[in-house]
Amino acid sequence: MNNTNHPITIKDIARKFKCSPSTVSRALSNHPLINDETRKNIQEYALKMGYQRNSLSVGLRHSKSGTLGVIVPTISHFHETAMVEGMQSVLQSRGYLMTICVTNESYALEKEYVEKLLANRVEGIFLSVSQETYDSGHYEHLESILQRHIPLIFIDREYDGVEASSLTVDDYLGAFTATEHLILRGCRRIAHLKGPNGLTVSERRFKGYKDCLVKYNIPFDEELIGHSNFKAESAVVPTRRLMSLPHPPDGIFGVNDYVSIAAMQVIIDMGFTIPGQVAVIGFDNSPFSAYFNPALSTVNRSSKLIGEEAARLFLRRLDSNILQADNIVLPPELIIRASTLR
Amino acid sequence: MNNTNHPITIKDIARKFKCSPSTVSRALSNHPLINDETRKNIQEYALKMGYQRNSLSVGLRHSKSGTLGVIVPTISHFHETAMVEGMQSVLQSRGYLMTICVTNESYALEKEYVEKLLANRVEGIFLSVSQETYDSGHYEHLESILQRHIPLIFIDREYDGVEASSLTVDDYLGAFTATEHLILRGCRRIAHLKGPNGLTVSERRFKGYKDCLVKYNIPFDEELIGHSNFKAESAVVPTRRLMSLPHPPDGIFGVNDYVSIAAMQVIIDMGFTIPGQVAVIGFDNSPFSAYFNPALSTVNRSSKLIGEEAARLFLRRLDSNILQADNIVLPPELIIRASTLR
DNA sequence: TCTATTATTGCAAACGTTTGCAATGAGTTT
DNA sequence: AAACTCATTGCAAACGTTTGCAATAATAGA
Repeated sequence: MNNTNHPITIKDIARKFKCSPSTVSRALSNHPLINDETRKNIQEYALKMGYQRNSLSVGLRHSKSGTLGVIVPTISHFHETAMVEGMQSVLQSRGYLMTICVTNESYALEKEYVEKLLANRVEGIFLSVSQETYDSGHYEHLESILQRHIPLIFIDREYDGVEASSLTVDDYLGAFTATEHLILRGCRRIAHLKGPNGLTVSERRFKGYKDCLVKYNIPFDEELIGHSNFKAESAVVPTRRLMSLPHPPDGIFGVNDYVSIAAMQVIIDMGFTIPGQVAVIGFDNSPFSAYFNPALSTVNRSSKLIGEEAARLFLRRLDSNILQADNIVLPPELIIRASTLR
Repeated sequence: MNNTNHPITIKDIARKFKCSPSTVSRALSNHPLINDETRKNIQEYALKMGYQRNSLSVGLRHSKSGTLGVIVPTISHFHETAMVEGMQSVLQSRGYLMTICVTNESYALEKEYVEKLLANRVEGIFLSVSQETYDSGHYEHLESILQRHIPLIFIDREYDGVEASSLTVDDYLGAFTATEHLILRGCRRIAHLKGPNGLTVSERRFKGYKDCLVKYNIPFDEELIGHSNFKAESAVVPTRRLMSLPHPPDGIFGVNDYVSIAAMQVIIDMGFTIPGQVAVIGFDNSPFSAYFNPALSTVNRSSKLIGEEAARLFLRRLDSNILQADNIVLPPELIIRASTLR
């Protein structure tokens, strides 16, 4: 081990062995045209001195960095972290590092991060498009990724105008199924705690909910829609309003599990029974959802699997050099627990 | 915009303006000794062509990468993600990217990631030491970080033998306070759902619990210790056992919120009342804990704040060039909710 | 007109690695 | 002994940028 702050380089080793850097480079990368003994000596010495090849240099040479970029609106929820864990579990063995960027739904930040990742010569980008980007209609920053022939993979949220691979879960179907489940359990007055207006995820689930009502000839009632921002707290007031209606709902579909548990708490506090008087179903199958009282029915979108599959999509893209976009939609899975068992 | 896959370089611009790369470089970095008009022309052109300086190249030149490394055992829990978000929120404005590595408590992976991050010339490393590393007693990989004069900041879990800054929450105190709270609420037979044996976090909380019992002259009873792996599911069987004892506990301190909610579910299912017959308190103040039924008392360790403070520690370290380690211990905060209100 | 000053630019090396090609030397063949 | 093959190594350029120093040109001063 050297104990300067300057890491040992290939040149240092070359000097030591009175050979050229090329030889050292080849010895270290097991080039066949190198003398076995030379190779052995060099490798041993390199190991002893704690040699580490400089990735920046290698990256510069090859215009590659061994790094992948992940851009997501947030990582504070179970869903995103599970996705990231899924990706890591697949990509770790291939030696990739992952750079994670949180946009907070901001277009400006998303653009900035894309540029920075490109400047860093990442070898692929996993992107969950921010809401502001949808709203702004801008996608030049995404095109510039494709122009450089860097694999772009949409996770969770895609951008229709852009020809890239994507891996999503069918939100619409999930919402439809959840609503249908409530109906089949006898609910006739079904409320929905919706996500932020305009956000694609919210709207898709909202549509799934509405279309399902139509299918079963249940009139849609604007009064039964509550507005949340995905956080538990934001569901409290809307739920209280819903349950204070002259005809309170007998079923509630929450846009995610956080919103749904907050709703359950309010409902119970107000003296209603779950699922007796009101059935509640959420979305995400968060790890806490099974331990509520009553346990929360929900829709599983196998977050970790999305991450794993996205990673595999990327690897396949690399190996086969296929440029054609691959759009995979995973089916959601209904998880039935006590909160709807009636 | 050029539409080749080869990004435009400083040389391309130089060719276009029939000047040297040096001039372009200086123009783009607002060097004072450059003609105003030249600068303007070059900057405009660069912008128009979507020029992006190659970070690898710059990094190579300066042996810096504009990237920070974060190594954590897992990111699947609220605590870790909130920390990461905290860091991002502080570091984003300074232009740093963050590379995140998940070790799964493996020493081998931790070592590998450290090496890779060093090879990538990260400018700082935030590390939450893996359990295997503690057990193995190895810390050469950590020393090699310091040797290179790269700021190393322990988050959440530090390693005593290594002279580096750290930012932790006082687990012992948190556990002590939680236990004390139960005692003050009249609990006399207090069980503890412990984390994995040998894991520092588990043992510290365990010790806080035990020492508190001693202080209040409550005999420690091995029988009242249940074993979990931090996950909700793992608490089910131990809790069932506890509540089936001839003298079941009248208070339970769970090593984290997941474990505690699972315990609550079991307790309620078995027909006990919370907090009437059993009071329950958790640890972490996870976002779902407030919405349980009853709402879970817990210990807040302001995860996001840890991340923010860790980031600021890093920045201070950079600005002042102080090498002396800075060990900050944040106080935990008792959050009292319905599950212990009796 | 000649020198001194200033403003602007270019040269070239450096960061650490990789790699096509040429060069070396030893051994083999005829 | 000459020509050849083969194994091993070195040379040098390249990746894209930065920067100390030298060079140039233009301007001012004497």
